[in-house]
Amino acid sequence: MVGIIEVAERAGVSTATVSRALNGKSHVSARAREKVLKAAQELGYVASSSAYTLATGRSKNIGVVMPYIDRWFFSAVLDGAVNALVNRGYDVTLYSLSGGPASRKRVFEDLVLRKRVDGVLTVAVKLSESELKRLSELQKPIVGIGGPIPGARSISIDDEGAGRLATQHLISLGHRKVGMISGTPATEMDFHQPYLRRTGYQEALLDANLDFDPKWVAEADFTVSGGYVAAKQMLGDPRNAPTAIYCASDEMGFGAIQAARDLGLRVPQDISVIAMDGHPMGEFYGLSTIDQQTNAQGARGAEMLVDILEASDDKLLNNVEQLTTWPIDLVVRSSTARQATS
Amino acid sequence: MVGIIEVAERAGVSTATVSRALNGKSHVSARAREKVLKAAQELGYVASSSAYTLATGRSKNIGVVMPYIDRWFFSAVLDGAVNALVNRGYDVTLYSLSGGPASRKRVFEDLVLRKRVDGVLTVAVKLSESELKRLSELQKPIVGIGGPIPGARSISIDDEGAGRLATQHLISLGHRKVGMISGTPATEMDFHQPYLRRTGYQEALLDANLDFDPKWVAEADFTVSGGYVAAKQMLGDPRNAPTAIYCASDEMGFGAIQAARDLGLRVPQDISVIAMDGHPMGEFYGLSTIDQQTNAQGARGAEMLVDILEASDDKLLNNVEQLTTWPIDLVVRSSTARQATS
DNA sequence: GCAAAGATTGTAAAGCTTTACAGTTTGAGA
DNA sequence: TCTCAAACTGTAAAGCTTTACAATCTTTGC
Repeated sequence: MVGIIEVAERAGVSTATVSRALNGKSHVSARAREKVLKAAQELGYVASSSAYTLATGRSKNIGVVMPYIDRWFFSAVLDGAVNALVNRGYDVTLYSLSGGPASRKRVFEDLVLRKRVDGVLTVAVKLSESELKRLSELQKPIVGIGGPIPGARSISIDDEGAGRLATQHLISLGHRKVGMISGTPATEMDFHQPYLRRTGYQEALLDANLDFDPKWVAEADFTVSGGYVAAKQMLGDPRNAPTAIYCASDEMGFGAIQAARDLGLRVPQDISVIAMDGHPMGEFYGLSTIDQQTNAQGARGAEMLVDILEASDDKLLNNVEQLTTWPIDLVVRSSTARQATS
Repeated sequence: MVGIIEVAERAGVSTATVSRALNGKSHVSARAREKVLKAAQELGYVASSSAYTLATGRSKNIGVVMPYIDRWFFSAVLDGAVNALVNRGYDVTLYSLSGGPASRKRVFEDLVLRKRVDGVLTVAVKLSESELKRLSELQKPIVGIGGPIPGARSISIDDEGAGRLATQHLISLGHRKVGMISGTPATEMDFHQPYLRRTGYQEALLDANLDFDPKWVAEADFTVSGGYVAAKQMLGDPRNAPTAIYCASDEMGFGAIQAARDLGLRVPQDISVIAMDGHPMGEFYGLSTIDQQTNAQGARGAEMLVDILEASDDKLLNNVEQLTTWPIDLVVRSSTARQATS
């Protein structure tokens, strides 16, 4: 195995000079630098990352912690983060929390104590007191996506505002009977997105002085078929069906559209559907939605983390709580329209 | 920072004994082991992974290399692999190849030379000669998912057989005019899955002595809307439309079903659609498919890799080329039916 | 009770890099 | 030509663990 010593010998300099030259530090003459670069190139030398980490205390590796990997939202955030980080020269080590609390504990112990990562990016994960304490004791910066994190930077959309905006869109189209398909308690993530979205929905109804019928709020599990079942139930009642529905996720929106069709209702002529997230299949199904640019959120979170890491220590201490509210876009497609005058 | 020395002092033994006790090695008395465990627990000690790696040459870290992260197939494989690996005590570092050839080169240099990973799991990635050479020089085992890898173990479904099976299913239902929506050249992955699936389709037609009309093969980009456009074109021709379609991905199948409906064709009464992969939304849309258990493939690939790593060196040398053909399941749902007698 | 084998323990080296510090070279100005 | 500062270079320590080898203790068979 070729190490720094071989490179130093070949270049006719000391290992210190090799290290300095390869890391782009100053205090190396142009001639020495060139010789080192040439020798390293010829030998195909790359510094061992474990020795580098041991010597410097930096691993050039970011831990990304998320509750799920194979759900669209999370894989999109991950994709954005990985691409941003590779550009900045960082690796990504992935930790899933789907293994339950024991595995969760192990993740945090390992992550932090073994000095595997320079920083942590969490996605829709609320850290416990002790987890936060551990991380801050060891000076590992954190950036959170999907909700505020005490004492750290984070990015989150205004879920309540999103629920309100979606509902207002429906109201502005003349709808007076507006339903919602929200999450079940089991789908409440760490930051209660489903709850917040529903709160926004109710506020919008209140602001517009509209009736609120508990039958118009259904719970579903964020899947297409969950949305289908809930929507069919709600729309199938001939006595009191809403004319518009807001779904707390695009997948549920797909299901709702299908349910409406199966009931013989035309979308959007008979029933309007709006959902949220910005799922790539939304365009195909013509689903109006609140887009939250998931991929870009991941990229931005990663950038923030690296900025903290590479800032001077002054700034690092400045790593106070700070919540960036991520902008959302109302994307109006063909699933929402003015209510038919009846 | 608490290191092994602090633990040794607290337990009243040497660092060697601490190391042996914590790593479950033999040659440690029960009493010593207990003292060490207690001290480590009290101090919250976890060994530094970089020092561990430097000393042992093992990183307990697997590199997963894939061309995309946010597409369903890949995130499902990844999820399976991450869960399997965490159970075996390995971390996962994720490398995306979507950054182009320069970034690809850097990935492999870093991956291997910096000794970041103990082994590599590739998903639908064909390694070049030199990449393979590099990995084998450094004794880094590889396992590939999605196609054969010379000199290494790999897992792959029989794409040709899958295409044949799907087509035979349609033929067995009495269909005589069977179309296919295949991939565009741009979607040809490293192992030519779209091409192989189409070959299987054509063979099945040949075996059954059925006509093959080039108009019945369309190309699409593996997305829902791509499948929609292709299917609408094919089914819209009143002179010569097929009565059944095989789509090379479930997403395209969703699009095809929608296209049929928009043309006023009933699925499956007027037109049968079968696709493949096993996308979770397939059940909802009632899409018949060839399921390839994506998640389990990722898990199995990871297991194979760890088995190689933890086997004796004898067996490691045994790491010859070996292609595991992954079983596929025909899942018949409501999108395929016997052709209406005309 | 003693010798020998076996189990346990400790010392110190190895693993590879970065970097503080000390030493050397170079060049400019006097 | 000489002095001094600035730029460069090298030596060696530090970073933390594992493990070979040597040393010590325990146990067993006679």
